Amino acid sequence: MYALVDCNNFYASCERVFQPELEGRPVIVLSNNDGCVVARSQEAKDVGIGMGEPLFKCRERIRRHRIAVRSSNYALYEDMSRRVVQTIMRFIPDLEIYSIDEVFLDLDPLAGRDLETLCRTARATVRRWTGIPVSVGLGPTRTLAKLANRIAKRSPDADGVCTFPTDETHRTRVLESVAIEDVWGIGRRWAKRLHRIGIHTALDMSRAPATEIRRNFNIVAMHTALELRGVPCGELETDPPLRQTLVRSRSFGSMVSEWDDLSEAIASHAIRAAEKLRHENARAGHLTVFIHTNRFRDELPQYSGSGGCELLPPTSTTPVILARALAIGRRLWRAGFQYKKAGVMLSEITRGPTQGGLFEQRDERRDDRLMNTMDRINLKMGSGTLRPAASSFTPRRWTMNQDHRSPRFTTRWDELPRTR
DNA sequence: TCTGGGGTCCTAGGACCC
DNA sequence: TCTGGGGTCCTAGGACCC
Repeated sequence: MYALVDCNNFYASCERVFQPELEGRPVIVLSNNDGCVVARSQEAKDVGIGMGEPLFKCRERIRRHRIAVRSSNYALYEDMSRRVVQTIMRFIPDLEIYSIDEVFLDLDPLAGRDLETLCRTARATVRRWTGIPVSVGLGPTRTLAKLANRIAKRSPDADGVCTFPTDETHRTRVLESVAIEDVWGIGRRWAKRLHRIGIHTALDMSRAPATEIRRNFNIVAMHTALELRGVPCGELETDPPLRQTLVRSRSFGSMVSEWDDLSEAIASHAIRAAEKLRHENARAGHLTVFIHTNRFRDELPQYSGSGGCELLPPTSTTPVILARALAIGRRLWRAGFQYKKAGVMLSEITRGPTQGGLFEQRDERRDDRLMNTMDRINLKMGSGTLRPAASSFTPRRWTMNQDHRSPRFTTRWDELPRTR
């Protein structure tokens, strides 16, 4: 038996925890650069604000419905997410962190207990300790736990927790009521193709012959079909595997043309990517840099380029990654274009002992000590206190717009919430 | 004027090996 | 007329997820 705990309207709920005046009001949270809507409170959904909608297309509705607008505040959301997980762990320790606002729980070690009651207790405790409302769905597979979670969210009788029904009639009725495009793992493209072969609901999918799904789609879709039938495919990942890629990229606040500006953006991404890599105690064996112009401005000349290099030996040393990233970026840059975005990707990520480079001259242990010292100073004195001068120290054209960010209530001493 | 960022997995096809 | 069998590795592209 699995459970899925999903935070309701997570980013909007985080904003409300420390700004209770937002309670009952429609709230939306924007993507980086204040471009699109990425989270909505229930009230905002009710007045028709769509997921992913560009901000400039909903200005009028924002004014009309007095919608509260916030820039994304990941320092806050990540910290709140961590608190939610810690709380759940007190009740159900075997869990997989699936995303910033979802965890899967393995309930088998708790067999014999009243699982739904346990989940209700966990849910109430999360609300009390963190202020975040969550919904819980229980089921024999992760796909069915996801479905049960949907019901937990929508049906008032469920009161936030729902177990996928076991009796045949009820089970059939539920599966029949779920459109195929609402099943976890079925996106728009596949839904279209499934409709064409007569599969319209979760029930249809659960009854389709697995071999046919395998032949027409792939093994992932077949697993979905089996899971809808109650056959689990795949285990929970309770200790997370090493990531494969680490990307840092941003659209610019406004477009830039000059290499001096572009290089600062690339530098800042390289620095932050290396920092994150060290935080995870890992090294990367490959580096990719990419830049591109504004794809929405088709009247402007378009260009995009990417290039990479091996990092041998694998490294997390900022000066190494930074110098390589800038060298690649300089080769990619062409005069006469207005760039909108740049990014850095680290891959071939490893942990533990690494194969050294035969001709490598650097003293890696010295590098590690230096990075360690820099990270400790930044942890103590604040992120970015000590950093390479290649990134800028003042806002520039390329730095992102964030006009509505709330204080980082839980991670900055100078932004702690105050009573009024 | 204004349009996000960060991930994973699978498959097909080509190059290459013995 | 008929042209082996069994592999690996890499890449690009296409899905999907939050």
